[in-house]
Amino acid sequence: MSSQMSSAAAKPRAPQRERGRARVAALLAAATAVIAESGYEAATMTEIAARAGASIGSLYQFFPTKELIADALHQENGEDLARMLAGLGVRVAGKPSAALADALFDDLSGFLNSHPAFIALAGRRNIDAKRKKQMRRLLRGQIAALLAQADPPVPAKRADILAVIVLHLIQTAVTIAGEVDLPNRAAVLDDLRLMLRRHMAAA
Amino acid sequence: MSSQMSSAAAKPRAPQRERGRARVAALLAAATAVIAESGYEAATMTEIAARAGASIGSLYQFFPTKELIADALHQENGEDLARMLAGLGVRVAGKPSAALADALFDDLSGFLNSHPAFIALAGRRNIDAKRKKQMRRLLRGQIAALLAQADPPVPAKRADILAVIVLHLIQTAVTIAGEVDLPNRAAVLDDLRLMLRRHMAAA
Amino acid sequence: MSSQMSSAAAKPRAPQRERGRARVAALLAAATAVIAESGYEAATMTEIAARAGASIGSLYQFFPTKELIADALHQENGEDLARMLAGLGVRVAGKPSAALADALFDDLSGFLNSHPAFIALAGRRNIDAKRKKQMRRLLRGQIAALLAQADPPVPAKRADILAVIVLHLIQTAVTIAGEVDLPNRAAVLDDLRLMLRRHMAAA
Amino acid sequence: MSSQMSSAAAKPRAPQRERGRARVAALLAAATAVIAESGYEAATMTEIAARAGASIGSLYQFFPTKELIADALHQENGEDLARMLAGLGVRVAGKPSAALADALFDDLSGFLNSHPAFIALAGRRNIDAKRKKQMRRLLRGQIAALLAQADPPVPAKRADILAVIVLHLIQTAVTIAGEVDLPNRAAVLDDLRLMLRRHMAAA
DNA sequence: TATGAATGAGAGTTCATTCAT
DNA sequence: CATGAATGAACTCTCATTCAT
Repeated sequence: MSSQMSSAAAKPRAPQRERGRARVAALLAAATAVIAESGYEAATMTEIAARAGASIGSLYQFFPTKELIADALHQENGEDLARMLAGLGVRVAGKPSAALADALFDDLSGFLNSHPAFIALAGRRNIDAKRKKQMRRLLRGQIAALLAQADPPVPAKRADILAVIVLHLIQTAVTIAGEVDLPNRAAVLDDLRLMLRRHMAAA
Repeated sequence: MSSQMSSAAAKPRAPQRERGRARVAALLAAATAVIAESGYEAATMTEIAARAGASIGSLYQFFPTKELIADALHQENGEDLARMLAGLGVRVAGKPSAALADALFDDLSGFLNSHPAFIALAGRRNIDAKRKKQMRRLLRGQIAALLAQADPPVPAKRADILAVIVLHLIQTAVTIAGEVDLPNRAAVLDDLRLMLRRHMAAA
Repeated sequence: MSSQMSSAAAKPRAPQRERGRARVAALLAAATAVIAESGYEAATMTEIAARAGASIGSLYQFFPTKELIADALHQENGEDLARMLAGLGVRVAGKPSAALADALFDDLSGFLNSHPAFIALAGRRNIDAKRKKQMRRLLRGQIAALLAQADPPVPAKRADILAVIVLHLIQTAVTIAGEVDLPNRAAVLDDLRLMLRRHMAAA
Repeated sequence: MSSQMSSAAAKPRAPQRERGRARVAALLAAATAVIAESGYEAATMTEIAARAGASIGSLYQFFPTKELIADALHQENGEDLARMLAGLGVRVAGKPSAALADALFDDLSGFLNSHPAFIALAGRRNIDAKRKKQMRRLLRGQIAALLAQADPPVPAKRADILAVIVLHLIQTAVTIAGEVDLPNRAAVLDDLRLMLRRHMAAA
């Protein structure tokens, strides 16, 4: 035998002791680094284990599949993001849309920078569609909720639309931020933020 | 012999007979399809050859490396795009920025739809950085030139910035267009176009 | 991922368990047999693995390249040879050159017979030149040292020259020994040994 | 290629045969070069054809197999060698063995230098054993004949033995001549020749 | 006959995954 | 649980040889 096909219901085994939890953390951190550097496809289980100071067998004890590591990372990142957005909601509730736009732009950019594997994971083909869809819906919902609390509040329908745009625009911003050979990178990023603010502030 | 050599300088062999030219075209078409479906990494040479109705040896006769077929495709797509932008330039010269924005949005979207491997290729890691940089610079230049011919003309500095944004925004649009599970997809796309037009029309 | 990288610096992975050590030994033995039979180029990794009763993956776990297995074998053989010459040095120190010539002739022939891949490996093109040079220098040094201890001692300069000749002559002898169709093989080998003894005994 | 138009109406077929012979010569020359550089195994038919300025199809028209090219080259080289030895026989007949030894050493060395693929071909595994055996027997016979004509003549039995030794020794000499990293190469070669002369001159 | 395209078996190598200790 | 060895399908690439024009 070999290869894929790992019988349907595999799940990452929950670590039961303190040491296990630390190991899982180390493995996820290593996976983040490797995937950020090389992308999901090029990342190898061996490299991840090595980077975490674990053996390949140990890695498979916690994540029986490469998929599962990606899923776990994606999930974890998604939760961090949701938490971040919740905090942001508290801070900007009742402020005008323009201020909200700026805050979203900054905080989302910061998030993506501190979670460097997120884009690779979110954009990955073959990803478990259901989970992905669910997370996207959740995030869009949170952002739309933020918009609904702005002053003046954005109507629900428009908020839904803007949420999608915000999400993609921030991703674009991070991509651009990574393009080292762009001479006017900073100016472009400023303009991008301006575009978003303008659009969100418009009736 | 055996193995490799990383001889850096390999080039696609140009076909010299009619039959060869047809083969190369079929191979490029197959590569486009496969890469569009699975991405560069997951695309296999075997699949490309099979899809083109060619043997693996035939594929390697013209494209001695997987890299090279990607490069050739990227190059070809880039040239198509440049041609398309040139044509667009003729049509929209002297029109206001808003009209230009719409035209760019439509034509670029159309282009990406008819060249479904372009995004995968342009975003590919490990791509020959020099060639990529060159192509991007060229495209940005063409779009900036379009903006400079608008009425009123966009100043050079701002045109350079907007060119980058346009390019990324259209890519975003195509991505969104592909997200089948988005309920309000059409509305989002309309809003995206509106955002661009608004931003480009602004002083 | 895929493909190669020519990362120049790969090394054989050292086994850490008893089982691994046994595997490596079996693999080296199999490689010796296959290379002796077919030469380095014609020897295939698949055949080596099969002959060792291992899977191809197992072979690559310890020897990530075909080169590396050849290098390891060459190295191991070289060490055996050095050990053998050291032992011979103890036995023949102080004896006349003629006796030394005979001893060298016999022992080196015996060594090559018991290390049937050595000639194929030593003569291989593309071999890591540095390592090869080093080993040759070492062996020449050892033989020259033997000659310097003969009675009467061979002067250093002449010893260096003779060392080279001895090495090549023994290789010739083994080649001749392998030429089954030579009717007077035994007589030729005797004459070869005589030639060497005569030459070494000459002032 | 290109036209040329040289075919005089008188002998339409002559230029074609002429051309064919030239092509064969070019192909063999190219094969010599490639095999000398890379050895028989690593030499590729494509490279040989290219080096000869011919197409791969043309190469196969004259040499339907890689084997056959090697055989033809081997054969041709063997004939050159036989011719050379015949000429040498005329020059040295009646001279003492020592002089003969020197002449053999020099001329054979010269021959191998001017036929750089000969050693690779003669030492090749899998070679057509029959033809090889035949050629060796022939060469040994010629050398033995030379020895029989020396003054004093070498007895037949000893001549047969010496012939084998001479052949191998010269091969060794050429090998040593190619070892660029040997500091005392020249001295070694002189000593090798001295050894042969001494041995041949001995009763 | 010359040319260049076509073919495919087979080689080296990778890597997710499983097993035994 | 940890560790490291074992496995083999799949991949990229090569090259002698054959085919079609």
